[in-house]
Amino acid sequence: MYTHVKTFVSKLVNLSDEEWQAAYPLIEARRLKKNEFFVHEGEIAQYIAFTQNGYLRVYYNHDGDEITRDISPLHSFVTALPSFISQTPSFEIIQAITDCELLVIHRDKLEKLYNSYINWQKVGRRVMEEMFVDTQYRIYAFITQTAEIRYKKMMEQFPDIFLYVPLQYIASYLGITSQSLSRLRKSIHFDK
Amino acid sequence: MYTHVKTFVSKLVNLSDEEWQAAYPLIEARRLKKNEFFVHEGEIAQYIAFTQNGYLRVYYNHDGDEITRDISPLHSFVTALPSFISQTPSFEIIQAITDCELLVIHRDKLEKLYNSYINWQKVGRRVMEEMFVDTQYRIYAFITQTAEIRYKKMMEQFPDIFLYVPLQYIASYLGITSQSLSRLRKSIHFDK
DNA sequence: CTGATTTTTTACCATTTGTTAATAATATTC
DNA sequence: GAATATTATTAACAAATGGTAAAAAATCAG
Repeated sequence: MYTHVKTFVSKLVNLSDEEWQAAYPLIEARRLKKNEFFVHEGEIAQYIAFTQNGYLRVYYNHDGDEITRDISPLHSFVTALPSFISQTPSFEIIQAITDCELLVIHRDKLEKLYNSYINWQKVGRRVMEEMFVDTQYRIYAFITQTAEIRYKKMMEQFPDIFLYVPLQYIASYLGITSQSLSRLRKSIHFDK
Repeated sequence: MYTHVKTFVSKLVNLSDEEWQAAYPLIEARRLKKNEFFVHEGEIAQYIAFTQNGYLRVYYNHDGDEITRDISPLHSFVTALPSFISQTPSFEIIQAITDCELLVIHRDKLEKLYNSYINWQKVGRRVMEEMFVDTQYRIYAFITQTAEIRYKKMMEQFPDIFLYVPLQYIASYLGITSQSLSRLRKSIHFDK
C-alpha cells in the first residue's frame, strides 16, 4: 500500500522504521471518482494527498475560465497549498480527472508528525524544495520557449498524462487556449 | 544587524533566544559591489543569502541571451537552489545588480542547524513553502495575464525595484524582450 | 442505440509579442 | 569632458497566440 510513497520519500530523506510506523496510523486511503472534488472552491484545504493512482487537476476560476495550474503526475503530492498553509478559504479547486486512489493526511496530524520527528520535518522541507525547483523550471519554460516547444517537452516528460487528460486542460496548463493547441498539434503532424 | 532577517523568519516560525543564539555564529556578513557575482556559472552553490540591502539577479545563459528568473526583493532569501540542494555545478548565475549587503550561511552549517533544531528545520520548510506559493502565483500570471498587466502589477508590488534595476532585466523577468517592454511602456504613458 | 452534452477542431481576423536594425539616451572610463 | 560602452527606444515587418463563431468528433446518459 505504501510502496509508491515510500519510494518517493526515500529519495529525499532516509527514514527509520520507527519514523514510518509513526506515520502509518495518521494516513488514510481515499478514493475519488472521476470529476469528484478533492478541494472545493472556498473550502479550507485540510488534507494533502499523494496520488497512488489517477490524476488530479489544480485550477481556479478566472472570469469564467478555468485556469489549470497543475496536473498531478502519478505518485506525487498534491494540495491547495495557499489554503493548506494559512487555513484560509481556497481559491484553488482540486478535482479528479480520472478515478483516483489517494493516500491523504490531515493537516493537524501532519503538523503533529512534523513537530515530533525532525526527519519528518525534513521530508516536508525537501518535498517543498523539489516542488519549488520544478516550478522554477516551468517559469524558465514560459520565458524562453514557445507554446509548441512547451507542448513537445510535456509530451516527452509526461506521455501518460496525454492518455487520460482532456486537451483543454493541457492547453491551459501550457498557458494557451485549446484552439491554439489544436492548431499547434495540426502543424506538428504535418511537420513529420 | 539581524533585524530584517529576524522579522522575516519570525513571521513564519517563533524561535527561542537559544535557537537564535545557535544560529548567529554560523552567519557571515558579506558585501558585494555592483556586478559582482554571488554564484558563478558552473560553480557549486555553497551559500544561501539574505539580502540586507541591495538587489540580486538570478539568471542563466540561453543561446547567448541572459534569462532572468528572479530579481530578489529587499530582505529575502536567495540561492541557486538546484545547485545548492544537489551540490552540482550551477547553471544559474547570481549577480549583484546594486551594491549589496548580505547575510550568508554555508550549506554545511545550515545543514547542521537544520539537524540540531527541529524549529530551524521548520524554518527551512516554511521558507520553501512561501517561495513555492509565490512561484505558483507567477505561473498563474503567465497563464492568465498579458505582459502589460504583469508589468503593471510588478510596478505596484515592487516599486523600489524599478528605481535600481535595468529595464532589460525586468523585461526578461516578465518573459518579454526589452523592445516589447519599451513599446508597452510607451503605450501605457499615452493611455493616462 | 440515440439524442444530448462535452470536447476538439477549423477558419477568419485581431492583438500581442518577436526579430532585426538603427538611433537615442545614459553611464562609465580614462 | 570626450570617447566608449551600455542601455533604452523606435520602427517596420514577421510570427505566435487570442477571440469569436461554427462545425465536427467524441463521450455520456437514459
